[in-house]
Amino acid sequence: MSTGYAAGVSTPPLTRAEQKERTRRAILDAALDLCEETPLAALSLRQVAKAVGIVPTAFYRHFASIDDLGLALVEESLATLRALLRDVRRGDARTYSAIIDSSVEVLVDHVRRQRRHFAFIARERMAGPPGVRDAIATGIGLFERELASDLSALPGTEDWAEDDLHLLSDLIVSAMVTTAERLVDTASRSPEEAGVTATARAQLRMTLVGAAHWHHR
Amino acid sequence: MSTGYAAGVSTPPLTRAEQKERTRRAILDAALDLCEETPLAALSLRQVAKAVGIVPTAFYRHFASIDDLGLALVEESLATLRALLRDVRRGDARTYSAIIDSSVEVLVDHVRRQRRHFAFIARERMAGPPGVRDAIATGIGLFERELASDLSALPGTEDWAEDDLHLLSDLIVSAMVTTAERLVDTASRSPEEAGVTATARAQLRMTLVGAAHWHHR
DNA sequence: GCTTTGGGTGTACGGATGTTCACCGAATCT
DNA sequence: AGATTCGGTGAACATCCGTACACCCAAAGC
Repeated sequence: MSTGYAAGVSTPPLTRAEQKERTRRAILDAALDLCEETPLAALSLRQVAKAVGIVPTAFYRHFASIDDLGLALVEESLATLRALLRDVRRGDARTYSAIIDSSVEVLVDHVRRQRRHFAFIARERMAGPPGVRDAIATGIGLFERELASDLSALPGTEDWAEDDLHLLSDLIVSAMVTTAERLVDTASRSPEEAGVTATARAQLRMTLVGAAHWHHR
Repeated sequence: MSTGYAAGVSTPPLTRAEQKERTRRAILDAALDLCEETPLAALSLRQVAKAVGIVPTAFYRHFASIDDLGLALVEESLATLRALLRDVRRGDARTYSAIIDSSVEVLVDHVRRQRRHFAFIARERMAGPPGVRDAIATGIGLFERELASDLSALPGTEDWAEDDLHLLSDLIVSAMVTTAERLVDTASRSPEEAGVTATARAQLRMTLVGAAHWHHR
């Protein structure tokens, strides 16, 4: 292998920038795969390089260190999280019950299709290096605030205090995080997955029942 | 140092079994400390040995491997969790509101006093080796079932279905896990801690309001 | 009191790790 | 067409890792 991993077999031109991006992606993918079994902090540069099929030193052409790689991974994973929020919002359900159903369905769908990203977030949220942990906390915090603002636009929350809105959105986000953690460890379209989603739906309903009666206690 | 770490300065007899237990504790403590910054999987035997003040090979007199150490740590941490449940149950509060207040107070107290154990559980729950993860999941699952049985003895849940009870207890346990995770990253008696506990109390109340109205929807 | 036991020691090894350095050759620039 | 850029290579290093081995000596057992 003369030009290393990225040597296309015989594909067209293949500019230099494309090549670099391709290798970068391969590194991110390999790291994401390796992170399914090992926390980021226990990942070695040589391990990643070997999985990608490049020599260890080539790694430095793309990232300064494993921690740097971690930051790129968390950024990518948080983009996945933002996509989740976007798709949840996109739902045009009318009733609360329909909103819950579609939101859970969107969550399941995203975890299925981006399992590695969600697994990465779940793992590193508590176990990652400080920079990674902070980034994840910030991302989830943002999610929570966006949800609170969405909730304030829903009928029934017109007269809610800001604090109570955040109480509720934080509760919902926590439940979604827990659900995502469970889905990540669950096979797609398995009975267990169905159980997890059924539980999530019911618990969200129970939470919303609580919210609905929150103000006239 | 002729007899290694455990050489008491000039204390009384100090039997062999005591010595061994003392070193074992020192290893567990050192590992618990190191785990505050590093996931278990990234912990090295030599690192632990150095922190304890023994030679690497001496480690094997107590544990077969780092994973083995991890299992001992998780066992110990789960004992802390059981103690938490015991103390939560011990509360003699009458009203739901008082039960919530005392439960949160007990949680805060336990996290304060056993911060390292809770931090270990929070970290390794998702990032730990399979054996450790399973043990933690089992421990929390047990906690949930015990709580469900406690709830069934409370007034207002006489006619609840088993499934609904677990829905609620699971929701409460998830909230407590989230709260514990936050407390672990919070300084004792800080304003942040007060905020976390206030949020936890309010959210538990909201959840119980939902539960109270759950059956007459 | 002599033997056994066992938690400690120090040395030594083969292998993995992070990082440096000089070099190469094709894509890119002029 | 010639010079430059830059993502790759491969060798070399000092350090850390887990583990095997032989040994030591005080407590425990006879």
